[in-house]
Amino acid sequence: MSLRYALIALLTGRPMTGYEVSKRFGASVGHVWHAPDSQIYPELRRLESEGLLTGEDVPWGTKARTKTRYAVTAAGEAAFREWMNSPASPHHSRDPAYLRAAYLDWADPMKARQYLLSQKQFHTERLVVLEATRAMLADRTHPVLAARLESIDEAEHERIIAFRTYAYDGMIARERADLKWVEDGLRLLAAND
Amino acid sequence: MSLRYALIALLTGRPMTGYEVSKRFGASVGHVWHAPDSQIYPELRRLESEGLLTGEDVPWGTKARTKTRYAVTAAGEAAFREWMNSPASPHHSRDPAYLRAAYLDWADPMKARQYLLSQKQFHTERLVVLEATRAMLADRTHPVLAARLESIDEAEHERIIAFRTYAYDGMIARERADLKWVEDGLRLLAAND
DNA sequence: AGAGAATACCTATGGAGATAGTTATTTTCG
DNA sequence: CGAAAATAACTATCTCCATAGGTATTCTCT
Repeated sequence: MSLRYALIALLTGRPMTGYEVSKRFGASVGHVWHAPDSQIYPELRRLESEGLLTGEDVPWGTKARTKTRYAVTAAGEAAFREWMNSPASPHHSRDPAYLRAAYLDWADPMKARQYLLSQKQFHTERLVVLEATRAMLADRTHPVLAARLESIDEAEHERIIAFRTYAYDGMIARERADLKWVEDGLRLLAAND
Repeated sequence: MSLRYALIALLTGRPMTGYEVSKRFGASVGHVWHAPDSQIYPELRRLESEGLLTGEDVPWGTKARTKTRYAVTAAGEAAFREWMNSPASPHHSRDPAYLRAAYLDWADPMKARQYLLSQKQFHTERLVVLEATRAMLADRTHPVLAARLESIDEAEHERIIAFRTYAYDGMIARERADLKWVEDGLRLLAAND
C-alpha cells in the first residue's frame, strides 16, 4: 500500500518514464521502501488508471514503439497528502535476522560465524550508501531532490531538506544499531565456542 | 519463507494444537516474525503435508469434531537446521515510517505531530513487551523456552538462553534507536512550525 | 437454567511482493 | 563494421501476507 505513495513522491520531483522511475527509485525512495521493477511498472499503470498519474506516450526507437512518461496529477498530490495526514498504524517488523539469531544454537558454529560476517558486510555497505545519500541531500546535489526544489519557493527549501535528511538519519541510526548488534553476536559466538 | 521456520522453532519446544501455536506464537517467535493465524493454520497443514510436522487428530467437543496436534519430525528438525546453516541474503527493509518521515513537509503540522506521538507510543509499548520477554528468557520463566529446555541437556542451557536473549537485545536496541529517532522528529517539527 | 462472553479452531479472498524471464534499441570496442 | 555489452521497457507467475470473516464449544454470571 505504501509503494504507490513512494512512486508519487518520486514523481513529484519531475515527470519520468517507467524505466527512469525504476532506476531513480533504487537510489532515492528505494532506500526507504524497496521494490523491484516488476512491481513498479504495473503500479504505475494502476495509478494512471485511477487518475493519480497521467501517462503520456513518447515515441521510442524506430517502429511505432512508445514508452510512457508519467506525471503526478492534482488528484495524485491530494491522495499523497491525504495519506501523509492519515493516522499511524502499528508496524509489524519481520526481519529474518532476529529469527536466526534467536536459534543460533541450532546452527553449525562455523556457519553461524560466516552468517554473521556477511550480515556485518551488508550493514556496512548499506551504511556507506545511506551516508553518501544523506550527504547529497544535505548539500542539495541529490538529483531527485534538486529537481523537486526547483519547482518550490526558496523559503521552503531548508524545511524540506531537514525532513529528507531526518529520514536518512533514522535509517542510519538503525543500521548502526544493527551493526553493533551483529558485532556483539560475533563476540558471543567466540565466547561460546 | 521464514514463517515455516518460526513455526518449527516454536514446536521444537513441545507439540501444540493449531490454536495453541497461534496463541503462543504472538508471545514468543511472533515478536521476531509476526504472522496472523490465517497464515499459521494453512502453513501448519502445508508443513504436515511435506512431512516436516506430524498432525495427530485429537477429539474435541461432543460430535466427531477434532483438532490437530502438531509435532516436529526428524525431517522438520533437519530442514530447520539446514535453513539455519544457509548463507545470508541481504534483507530489504520496508518500513513506511521512513517514507512518511522523508515527506513530512507534505503533511499538516498538527497531523504530523499526532502521527509522531502515536509512533512514540507504539515504540514505547513494544519496548515494554520486549524487555519483559527478555527478562522471562533470562530467568527461564518463559513457558516456551522452559518446555524446550526440559528436553535438553543441562550443559547446553546457558548457551541457548544466551542466543535467545541476544535476539531480544537486538530488537530492543533497534526499538530504542527508533524511539530516539521519533523524539528527534518531534523536536524537528517543533523547531520548524 | 439460559443468555452472553470468552475460548478454540479454522476458511475465503484479494492484493502485495519475489523470482525469473522477454524483446527491442543504442553504445562500445576490437 | 559487426559482435558483444549495456540500456530501455516490460510481462508472467507463484507465493506470501492482510483483512475479514465463519462456526463450534466452554465458561460465567444472574
